[in-house]
Amino acid sequence: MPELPEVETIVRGLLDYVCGRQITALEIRLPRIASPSADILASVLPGRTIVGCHRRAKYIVFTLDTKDVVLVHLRMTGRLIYVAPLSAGASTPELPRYAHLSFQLDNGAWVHFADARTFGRMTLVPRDEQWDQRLGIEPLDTAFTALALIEILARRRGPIKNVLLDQRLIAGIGNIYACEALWAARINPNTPACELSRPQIRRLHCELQAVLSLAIEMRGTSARDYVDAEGLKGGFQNVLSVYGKAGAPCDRCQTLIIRTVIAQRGTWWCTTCQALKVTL
DNA sequence: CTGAGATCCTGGGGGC
DNA sequence: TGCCCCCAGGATCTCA
Repeated sequence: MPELPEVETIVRGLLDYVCGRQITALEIRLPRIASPSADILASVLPGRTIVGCHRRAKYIVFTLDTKDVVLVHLRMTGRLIYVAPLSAGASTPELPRYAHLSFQLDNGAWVHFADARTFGRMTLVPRDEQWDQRLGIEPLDTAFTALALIEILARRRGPIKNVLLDQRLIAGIGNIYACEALWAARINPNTPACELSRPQIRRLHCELQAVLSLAIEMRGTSARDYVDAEGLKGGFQNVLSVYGKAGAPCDRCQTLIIRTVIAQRGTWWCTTCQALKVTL
């Protein structure tokens, strides 16, 4: 599932290929993945030049020459697939599976938006529209300090796991990195957020940034479907401590990792290292 | 405001 | 081998 590190990896891989390129063609095969509508995308995108590409939360953000913005959210199984221009005489490659929307660049390259489960969306946002107002702070931004996290968690009575997944509070963390950071910080995922001690919150802040930074360095986690824009898998699945590891011994204490459901999500954790009520 | 639950989707894995 | 069932889960909406 593409979370912050996976989206960041995709953007870094795509940046040099798309920036400065004009969109010469657009093919929409599954209209409902286009927002606000396939017709609007089809009338605006062709002829536009992509002048920027960056990440915000789990969104890939393309900026057009008109200052309009195209957002891509991959949800669970979405992929952006870059296909380089054909060399002379080469035969046209097959369309990638589940390529519901594709656009061509002025050098002949294609970018395909493929998604088996069709939860992903491509959205056109008019210039100057504050589309990210509802999104919380970026966890790797310098503004995200331990003090900022303390303020975010104060008065939140729900489980810390839920708070970490709430994009309106902190943007970009998904199930994998929430589980991993909580294990690294030795915090029980059920702990009411407002009951965490200052030292626990400082640890969580530190481990969130460490886990996300390392995951970016390792080009993301390919737990199931994720690959980057060039089809390469990430490396972080090889160093996961708890996510998806029910029954495996904890790296720290050998207690068997368990899986429970919190916030309607599978949650993996160590009942010894992450015992409730332990405050340090 | 906060929190909880339903909803959207379908490939793939497990069980028989 | 084949079929059925259920799981994976991010954002958004509704409701208490």
